[in-house]
Amino acid sequence: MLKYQQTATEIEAYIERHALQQGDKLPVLDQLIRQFEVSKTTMTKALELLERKGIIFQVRGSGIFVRKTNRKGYIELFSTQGFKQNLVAHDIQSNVLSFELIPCPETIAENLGTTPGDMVYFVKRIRYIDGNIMCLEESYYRQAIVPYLNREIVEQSIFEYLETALGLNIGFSDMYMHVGKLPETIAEHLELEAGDPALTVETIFHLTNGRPFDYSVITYHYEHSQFVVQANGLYL
Amino acid sequence: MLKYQQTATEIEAYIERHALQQGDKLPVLDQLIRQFEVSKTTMTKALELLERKGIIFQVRGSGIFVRKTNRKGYIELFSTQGFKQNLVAHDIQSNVLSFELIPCPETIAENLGTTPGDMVYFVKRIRYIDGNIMCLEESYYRQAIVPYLNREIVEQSIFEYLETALGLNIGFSDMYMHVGKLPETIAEHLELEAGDPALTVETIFHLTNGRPFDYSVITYHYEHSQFVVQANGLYL
DNA sequence: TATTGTAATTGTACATGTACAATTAATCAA
DNA sequence: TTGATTAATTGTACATGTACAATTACAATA
Repeated sequence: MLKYQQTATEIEAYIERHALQQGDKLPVLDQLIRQFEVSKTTMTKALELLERKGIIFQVRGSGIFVRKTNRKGYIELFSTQGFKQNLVAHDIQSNVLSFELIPCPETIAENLGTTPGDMVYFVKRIRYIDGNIMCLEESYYRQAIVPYLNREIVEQSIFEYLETALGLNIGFSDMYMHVGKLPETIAEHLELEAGDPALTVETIFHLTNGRPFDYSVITYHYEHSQFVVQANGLYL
Repeated sequence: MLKYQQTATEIEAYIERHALQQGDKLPVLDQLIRQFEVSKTTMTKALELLERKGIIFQVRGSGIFVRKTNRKGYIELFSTQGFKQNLVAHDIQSNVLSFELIPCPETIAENLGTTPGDMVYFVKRIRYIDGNIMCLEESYYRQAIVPYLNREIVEQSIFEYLETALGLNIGFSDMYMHVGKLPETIAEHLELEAGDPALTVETIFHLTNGRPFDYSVITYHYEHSQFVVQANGLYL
């Protein structure tokens, strides 16, 4: 683990240990540098990381403060590593409906930047959050990048396996979201009625080297899913 | 404008000028440094900024590459500065339904971190994208921070006014999203039926100094809005 | 009391330099 | 030709140091 990541983790622990709340002030930069025995660059990068994660915010001339969202039970949508919940870890379970190795359909191939017919693992599963149906997920993994998957892995966390066992470096993702009415075929999986509202999120996941390896379509159960996003301003 | 921001802008222009496409390689770091005549730190920060904006991605040992989303017509949800579209600017219009200065309701006060009764500007407007109804927006601005607003400003871009005319520094925001069925009262504004699906996004906007100044609830028209998010991985 | 000016505090921008890790290309061995 | 090894390329981590801008606190002034 990199030093600035390690430092960030330690600062998180510090915040937790001292039970700091929204708006509370951390020690000043110089003090943090001395306290955690790192260089200014490293501390600055650690703080920047925490800022991007929505843990703190920095105010020039004033100090470094704790930033916390006060609402519970919201899912963090944009942590590239699957589902990560707001502080409290929820219980995530999966029910695998389909698992097969197939030639890539044309529309999927476009999104994965490959040719139709290239072999892909297709995974279809229902995901539960604290015992409730959260979403239906349909994913396609390029076998050229993910050489092996099995039903056992797919029942657990796929991304965990990709990172830990296969050593893949997951980089960035493009997500496309829209809201619509549930078709009958999907509604029955979510135990909802056709025509009920639903959020659909298509995501194309890339490795750090830019190669797309996973295309997934997730349809969320509107009663059992709500999301929080902590955004940081970008200049124009 | 800061040097690294300026540099980032120039690199964007470079990409545009050379019509670089998804996956195309930029000059190597050293070359960029010489070409744009900045230090390594500045160039690194500029590139990091472009990476966060989803314009490029960097691969150690390999190079710097252009990252582009290929789908058009999607709204970028998370550019703190109101609505910014994917490359092509859309035509955004507003129809102001209400505009008044009122004592802050209790539930709003909680979100704005103020006391009930504190004066706030309440703005309710329909927003159109390319002539279609995009959403209904209800916003509350703390008068303590936004001393003056008028109907004319509210018909245009409020954030533009806050930044340019008032010189406010908009920092970060917390967004809460959920999907549900439209109630009759909102449906009629969007020219939809009660029970139709809708995405609702509550956002609390903060200044760079951490003070919340705007609480807004936006309900999107499900047929005229779809979103793109370019996410970058965060470590665990 | 209110306001203005000023100095201390504190984080950010930026430069320079060293070391290193991941990738890619070239080389060599089988 | 294939596979392993090596070397060159290229971006990232990290250290140190200077200058500066935004904030805050406090003193001076009206």
